[in-house]
Amino acid sequence: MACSWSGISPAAPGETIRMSVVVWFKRDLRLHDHAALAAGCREAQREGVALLCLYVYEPSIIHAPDFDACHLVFISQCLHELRRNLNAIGGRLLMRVGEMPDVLEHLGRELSAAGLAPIRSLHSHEETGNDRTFQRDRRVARWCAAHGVRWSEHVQNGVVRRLASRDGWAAMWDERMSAPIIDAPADLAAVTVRVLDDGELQTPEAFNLGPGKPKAQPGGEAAAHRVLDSFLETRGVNYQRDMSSPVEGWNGCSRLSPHLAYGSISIKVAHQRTTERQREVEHLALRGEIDPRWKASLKSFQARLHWHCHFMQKLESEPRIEFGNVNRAYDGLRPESIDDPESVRRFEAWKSGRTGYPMIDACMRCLHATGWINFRMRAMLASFTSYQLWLHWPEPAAYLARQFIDYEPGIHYPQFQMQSGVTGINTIRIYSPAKQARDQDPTGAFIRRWVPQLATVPDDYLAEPHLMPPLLRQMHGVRLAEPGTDPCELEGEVYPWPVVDHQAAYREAKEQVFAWRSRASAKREAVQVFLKHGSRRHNRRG
DNA sequence: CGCAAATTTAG
DNA sequence: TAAATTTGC
Repeated sequence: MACSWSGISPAAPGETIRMSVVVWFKRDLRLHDHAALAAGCREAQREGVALLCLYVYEPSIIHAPDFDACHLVFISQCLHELRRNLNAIGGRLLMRVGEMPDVLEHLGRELSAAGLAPIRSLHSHEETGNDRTFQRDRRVARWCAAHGVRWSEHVQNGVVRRLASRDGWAAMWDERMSAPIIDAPADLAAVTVRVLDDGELQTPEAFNLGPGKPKAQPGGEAAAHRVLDSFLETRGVNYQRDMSSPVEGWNGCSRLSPHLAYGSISIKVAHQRTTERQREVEHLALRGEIDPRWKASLKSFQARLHWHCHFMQKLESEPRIEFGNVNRAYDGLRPESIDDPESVRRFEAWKSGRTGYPMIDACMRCLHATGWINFRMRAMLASFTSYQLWLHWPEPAAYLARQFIDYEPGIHYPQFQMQSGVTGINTIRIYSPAKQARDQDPTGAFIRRWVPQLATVPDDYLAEPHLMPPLLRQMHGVRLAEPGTDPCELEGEVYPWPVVDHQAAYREAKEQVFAWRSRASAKREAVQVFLKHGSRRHNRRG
């Protein structure tokens, strides 16, 4: 097969048009186990046409309220490596900036200017994104229909399109996860076009986004495999215990989440590699040659890979979860928008890590710097803004989406709603920040690291420094703000007074939520919510 | 009926 | 959120 494509010209009358195949990378920034790429390669080789690998930086998605510079940095790191890996096998990666339909339109012109044939098909993965990507996909579908381009969307995880019922979903997940791993393409030289412009990797500045995070986890397919390997070989031994702790979790959690979110590794590969390791562990355990904690830890990790798709399925099946309560009977429980001065004061304090609750503030400041915190602490942050601060979830959820480097829309919104008690099918959990501090950070290492204003507070008072008698504060050089001071007006060394009183807010929130929960409409609606989204793995109802 | 407003839906 | 569909006058 010819390596140069300059010989292919637009079809003469009566001749079949030989057109190009586009593989559109979205949240699947890898070469291994990539169904869309494999299908695109197969088609290009079979038909003897060009293969174009494409990534598009889309301003309308980048400027959405849930998007942050840290996401863009991670994406560009993945693309940097993807481009290198494609180059190594004779392929290339085209990068463009613009709205997808415009880019396709322009790409068509680029192809024709180079004397090449137009686009005949588009391959991508099935995406469960936010509303912006959903609407974008609809526009792309319309564009494809209007231009006679066939768009194939390929399955890449356990999320099922047009799912009729949750019954049997778990079995479908198992089946998908045990499908064969798809090899990375070996040689793309024969189907690669060289005349088009590569385009460039983008930085946050190009979109006026401000800098990424100083201690962000790095992206890329190699990094993803290193992280998985080290977790399965060594780091994961205490997973079951470490995952609750913001300190131990840093190393003891898998840290695969941003890679799963941007697809620098597939969940199927993660699952199958874990299964292999489980077999190995079983084997070694017979001879007493392995730490017995591995067994439960790996099982626990597998369960979380399952839950990953379980939550994404909720948003896939009911996209309005991004905007409104899953259980409509809870509409009006909290004020719809954060506009009164007291709510604004609370929201600002929470966002900036200045609530006066050390564990909340340490977690938020850790997120500001790293983009990661363990699951339990995320639940605590969502619970605190919902119950103690009594703020409706959408704006806080968008804020945390920007702080999480591993932001996955399908997990984020259902989780956040669950933590704010508006699903009706889950137990109400109101975390006490002081109890979490004492349980999860008994030495105070985490709080002292992220809240230096409290570095000199004695252990006994670290969870609730406002309880320190003034004399003791003076002795230890701890500067606390006076009650009622706006936390956002404080100088750097002064730690805020609690923005709300935990006990009073806790009592009030609990009373409110249970009052709404006992309403007949909430119960009736909850049954429907369970039928649509509830897990069928345990305690099947009815 | 025709139209606008309100409500529901959708990968 | 935007588009499609139903409701209300």
